[in-house]
Amino acid sequence: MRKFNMSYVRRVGALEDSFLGSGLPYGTARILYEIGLAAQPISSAADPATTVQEIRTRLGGLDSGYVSRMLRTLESKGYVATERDPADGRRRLVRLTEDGFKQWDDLERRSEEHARLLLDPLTPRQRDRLNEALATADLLVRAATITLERVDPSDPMAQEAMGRYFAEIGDRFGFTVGDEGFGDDPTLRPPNGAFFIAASDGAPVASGAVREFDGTAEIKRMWVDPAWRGAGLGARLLRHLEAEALRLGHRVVRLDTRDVLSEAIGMYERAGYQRIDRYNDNPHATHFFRKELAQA
Amino acid sequence: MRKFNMSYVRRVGALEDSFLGSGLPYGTARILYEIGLAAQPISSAADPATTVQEIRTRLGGLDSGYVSRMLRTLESKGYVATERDPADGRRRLVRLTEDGFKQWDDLERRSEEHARLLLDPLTPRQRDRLNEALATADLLVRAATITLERVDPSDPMAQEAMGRYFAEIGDRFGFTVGDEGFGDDPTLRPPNGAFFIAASDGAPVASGAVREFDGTAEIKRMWVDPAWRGAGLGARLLRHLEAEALRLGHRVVRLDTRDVLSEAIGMYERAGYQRIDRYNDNPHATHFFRKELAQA
DNA sequence: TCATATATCTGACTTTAGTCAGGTAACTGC
DNA sequence: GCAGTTACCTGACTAAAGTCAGATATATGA
Repeated sequence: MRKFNMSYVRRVGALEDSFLGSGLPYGTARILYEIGLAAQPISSAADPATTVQEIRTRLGGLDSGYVSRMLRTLESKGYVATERDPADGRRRLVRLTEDGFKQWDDLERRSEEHARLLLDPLTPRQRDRLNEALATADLLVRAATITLERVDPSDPMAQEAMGRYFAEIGDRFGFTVGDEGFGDDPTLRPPNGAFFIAASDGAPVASGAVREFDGTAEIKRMWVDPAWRGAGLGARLLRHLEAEALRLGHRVVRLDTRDVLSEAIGMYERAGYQRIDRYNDNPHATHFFRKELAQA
Repeated sequence: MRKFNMSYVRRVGALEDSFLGSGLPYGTARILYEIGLAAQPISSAADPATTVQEIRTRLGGLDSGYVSRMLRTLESKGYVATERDPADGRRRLVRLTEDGFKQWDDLERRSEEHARLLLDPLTPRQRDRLNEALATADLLVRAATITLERVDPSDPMAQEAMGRYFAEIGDRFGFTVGDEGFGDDPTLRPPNGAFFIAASDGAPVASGAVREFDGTAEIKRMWVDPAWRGAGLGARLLRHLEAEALRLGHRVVRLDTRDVLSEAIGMYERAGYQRIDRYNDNPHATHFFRKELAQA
């Protein structure tokens, strides 16, 4: 890995330096790029404007003054426009101007061109192999750098995760859950419960919670972003939740799920969960599991 | 690829920032590392000392003043020692001191540790997949960034390549070639010939030449570093040599090789070469080939 | 032997990248 | 409605990274 870093950065990293070539220093170009990305209709939420904060967290917690200054630069060059967020006057909405989009496309084009040039000497087969290798490496590195954090269930990230969780359940099972129905379950908070979020680049990609139920621990709200399934994230989260259950003083964990979620059921079984009889009155659940935790 | 760069650098690139953690700024640490690398008995030529120039080219053509200053810093910290090169008084030999080696090992250790930490959340199987993917990507990127250049046969790189070529032939076929026997073949020079070197990180990894022989073009000195075989480098070099033959006004290329070199023979056949009768009196050759070049 | 080229060094300079310590206006919870 | 937070901004600062224009000593070719 280290070897790869050295050699890759020396070759291709220098390439990304041409990230500039646009007359913009690297940091500034990065911000421009990030603003443009947010406007791209890739994710479901394709709002052409972002907040300053969003940019900061997506770029890994840059200093607010630093970002502010760079935004000022971009603004003075006419690449971005800012305005007060009507929803919260402290925030500023940032969006690319027409010129900014031109710059953004330019960055893309230049970068594309550079990649093409680099790959030119390779045969098509080699190129395919390289792309595949990079895609694999990317997924795994992303998976490895996911952070697991306990948050309050009312935290915006938690809300987003639960929103998607319920939306998906609704989609798959043909019912809708009231928008506000999951907002504030106090059992998922300390001292007797906990809610965890797995985040990548500041966006939630998985969630899960433990709470007390009927004298044992119960796992709730297990959800993994569809794009991230199969990366071992669920199992990792599960281990984390079990450790938390142990910490909360429980020796037994139970959970319910639904027959249609066969991947989840497989995961629970692989993790040592045993099928048991119905232990609650959840109308959506069809399968019930239980596991005895080993002492740490 | 661009996607990978963005995401990888954001995660792991920041990792390599800890390349410092040693109190040395990144640039300086890079130089220390490079000097240490040169001393490592990885390559056949494991001279504990390098020249300033070597460092500069290996790091991609840094400014000489910049490097000089960093060397001064390293020297003042007691990590490197320099001396006049007895072979050429303009040059300076640079080597790590004992303390310098300690620092170098520290960098290695720290970097290793960091990689371990990063990979920790992955399952062993995932880790293996990642390593494999990175190794593949590394090889291909290296292959893609090789430079093909015409040099004079007396150029040190050319000399090194031919030296290894003859050494290998000698090894494999049980005879030795006089050290000075290949030094100066004027037929491999313009106007009627050309010698090409494929280099990676300033080290020759493949060589090949065209010359005129008996009214047609002849390819000579085809050699690919054993570590690089199978990466399509030979075929690429061959295409290049054919283009050069064409440029020199030839329509036909011939070459000889030896039965034991089955990979080479396969490559020539795949490239459209046809077996012909002996056309010269090279005692080491057993196979003879010919190809008619298409107009560009 | 002399003109020219090469390898390195020194000094003066610029641009990036980033940190830190406040400041201001807007929101939030009690 | 007010204390405390939050989101963003400004100014002052630093260190790193790199560029450029000579200077110096050594080698090389005619």
